[in-house]
Amino acid sequence: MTKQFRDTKQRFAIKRAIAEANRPVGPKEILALASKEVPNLGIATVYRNIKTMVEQKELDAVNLPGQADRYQLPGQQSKHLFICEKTDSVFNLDLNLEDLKIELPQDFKLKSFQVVCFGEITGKKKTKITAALK
Amino acid sequence: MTKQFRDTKQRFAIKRAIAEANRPVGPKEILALASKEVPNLGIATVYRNIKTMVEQKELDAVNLPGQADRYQLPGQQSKHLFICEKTDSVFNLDLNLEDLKIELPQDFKLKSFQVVCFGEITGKKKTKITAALK
DNA sequence: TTAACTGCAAACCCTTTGCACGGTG
DNA sequence: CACCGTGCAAAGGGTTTGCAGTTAA
Repeated sequence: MTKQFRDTKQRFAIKRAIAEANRPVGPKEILALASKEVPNLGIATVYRNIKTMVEQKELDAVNLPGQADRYQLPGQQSKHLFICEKTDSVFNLDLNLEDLKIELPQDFKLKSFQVVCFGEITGKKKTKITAALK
Repeated sequence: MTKQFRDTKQRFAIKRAIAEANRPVGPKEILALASKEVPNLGIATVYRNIKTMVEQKELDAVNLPGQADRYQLPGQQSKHLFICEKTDSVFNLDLNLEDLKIELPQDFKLKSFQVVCFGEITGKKKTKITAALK
C-alpha cells in the first residue's frame, strides 16, 4: 500500500509561504511566514512537511555552501545561485552554460556542477535572474 | 594588548593532521587523525584551535553546499571543488577560469564565485587536480 | 608566576522522533 | 472509524561555552 497524504491547513500554509517567498527559504523563515496563517504551527510540522514534499517532488532542496539547505518550488529550480552577503538571501541564476564543459582527470566522472556567486545587491530585489558567461 | 598564542602539542597535532590529510577535512576527521598523536584530545580543543587558526589565517575554511565546513592549509586553497558523492570526500580543483566572466544585472555586484562539481572517483585518489573549461 | 590552553561536562542550536490528541477522508 | 497529521516535549547530532586544573613562557 502506498501512503496517502492528506490536505491540511498547515500543509497549505507551508506551501503557500514557500511559493510566495519566490526564492529559496529555510525552515525558520517558512515557520515565520506560515505562522501568520496558522498561529500555533510547530517547527516539527514544518520539517515533516518539507521532508514529505521533497520526497514527493513538490519541493526542491537547495544546497548552499556554508549554510543549511533551503527550499523552493520545482519550477523555480536552477542549480546556479547568487548569494547576497549582506542580506543572506539567495537568488536563482539562469546561467547560459549549455556549451560550457569542464574537463577533469579520467578518474573523475562528472555528474553535475553548480556555480555559486557571492556579492551584494544594491537596488531592488529580483527573484529570477538571467546571467551570461563570457 | 594582543593575545599571545602558545605552542601546545594539541595545536601541533591538529595542524599536522590537517596538513597530512592534504584535502579539506572536518572537525571529527581532524579529531580522529590528531588523536593518534594526542590520545585524550577533546573535540572542544579541535573546534577552538580551528577557530583560532582560521582567524590567524593559518587555516582556510572550505564552504560546501549541503554539508558542514571543512578546513585546509591556505597554500592548498582553491575555491573550486570536486565532491565525490560516493566517498563524501572533497578535492580541490584548479580550474582555468581566468577569462571567464559572469554577467549579472546592474543591481548585482559580483564579488566572487565558486564552481562545485559533483561526481564519482573511479581510480586512485589525487589531492590536487587541474581541470579545464571548454 | 600568570595567563593561555586543555578536558570534561553542560549548554546551545538545529533537526528528528515519540506520543497522545485531533482532523481528514 | 481508521489512520494520518499535528503540537508538544524529549531526544539526537554537531558546535560552543564555563570551569577547574594544567602547562607554556
